[in-house]
Amino acid sequence: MTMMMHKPSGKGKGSGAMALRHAVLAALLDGEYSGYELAKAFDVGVANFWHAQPQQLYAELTRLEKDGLVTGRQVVQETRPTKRLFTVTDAGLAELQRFAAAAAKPSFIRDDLLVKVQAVDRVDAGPVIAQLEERMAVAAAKTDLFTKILRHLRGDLEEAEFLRTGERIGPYLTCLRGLGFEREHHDWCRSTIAVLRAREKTAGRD
Amino acid sequence: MTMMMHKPSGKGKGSGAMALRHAVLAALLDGEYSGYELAKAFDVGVANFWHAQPQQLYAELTRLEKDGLVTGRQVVQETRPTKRLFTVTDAGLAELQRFAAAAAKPSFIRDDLLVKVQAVDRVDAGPVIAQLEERMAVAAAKTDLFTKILRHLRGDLEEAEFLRTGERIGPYLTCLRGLGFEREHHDWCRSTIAVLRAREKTAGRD
DNA sequence: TCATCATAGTCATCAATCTGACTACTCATG
DNA sequence: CATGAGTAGTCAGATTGATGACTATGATGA
Repeated sequence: MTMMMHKPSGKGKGSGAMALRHAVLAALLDGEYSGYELAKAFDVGVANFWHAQPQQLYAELTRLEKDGLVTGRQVVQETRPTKRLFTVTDAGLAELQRFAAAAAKPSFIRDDLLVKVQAVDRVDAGPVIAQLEERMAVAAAKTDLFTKILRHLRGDLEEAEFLRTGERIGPYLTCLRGLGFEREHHDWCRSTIAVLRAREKTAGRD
Repeated sequence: MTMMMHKPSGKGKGSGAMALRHAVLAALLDGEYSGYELAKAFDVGVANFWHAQPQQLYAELTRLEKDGLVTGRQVVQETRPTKRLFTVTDAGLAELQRFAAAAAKPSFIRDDLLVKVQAVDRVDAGPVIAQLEERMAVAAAKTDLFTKILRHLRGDLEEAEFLRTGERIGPYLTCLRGLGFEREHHDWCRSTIAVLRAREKTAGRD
């Protein structure tokens, strides 16, 4: 029976998930960016919800322009190399709208360091503790950075007031998520280090 | 000059990151699992730090066995299909040790839903709110699940006591991270929904 | 002056992950 | 006795993401 055999997956490649694509579109809502500038944005604010290498961004911007979702505008500079600034088009906004309305796949942590902690009873705890400390420092730095970004985004207003009346709160809300994540991460690192340290001292005994 | 040209990247494929591989090894430390059982474990406990489809696990287990990092043991069952149970070998443990000592790459959130929230000022907020609600419910369910898993892992002991003297605390520590993550995620969803709802009511006014 | 950094970007390729479609057997349910 | 759910696993392929190597130029600094 089996009504169909070797049907070559009629899904098409223009409609599916295409992860980076929407992250770039969303980041580009804040203004005109060149690939280079966008790469830097992806290292600070946007990093709360996505991360990508510059090369990926350049490639994605090219594809987005080809599909008419962004437009590029050449800017010749005297002292620096010529750059191309990109803006989201109406089609791009429509695509983003479509994406926002579609079901999101569940999120999950995916972290090398957690894999190491999972195995910490059976491998040397020393290096794991060292990496937890490094991670804790990074998380502390990010917490500071996000706090500053939030302050900058809301300007003079108090948070509650800004969230009620601000014009662009999307970046603020995602940054809040980033802040919460880093704080939680930092706390977990601290208490995990404490646990592992305490056990190292009593190793051999018992 | 440029000392070297088109050198074909002497990195080799046996030594690099190979992400899934170590997650599987770490998960397999808890005992013998078949691919099928491991797939279920990856949907509950292990999901705190990694996620994978069953097909990926089968493929990875095959590779791991080929590389001598796990051994498979065929178990013929009367009533069910024959399965293969896998255990980590000494070489596997050594590999895990090597991995645990190597530098971890920084972790980051990568979440469709955050992309949507980033764009929420420019697209219809309705569907985004609906997805935040769904996500909040999932997070609440996971919080419950992790709380139960933690209780089960520590048995009769209190947490502090278990963390001091327990034999296998790796899974407990990663589960704590998962719990913190889900709680934080849940809270963020709740307050984000509240902000967006309040703004929807006053939309048009002002 | 020579080296390095910052800007701005391209190309090619590899590795990792995800998806859909299969096989095969048993058990319970209607 | 057909239907569907659960157990156990395989195969092929497409999509996504990450990496290394490269080209240019102007400014900064030892």
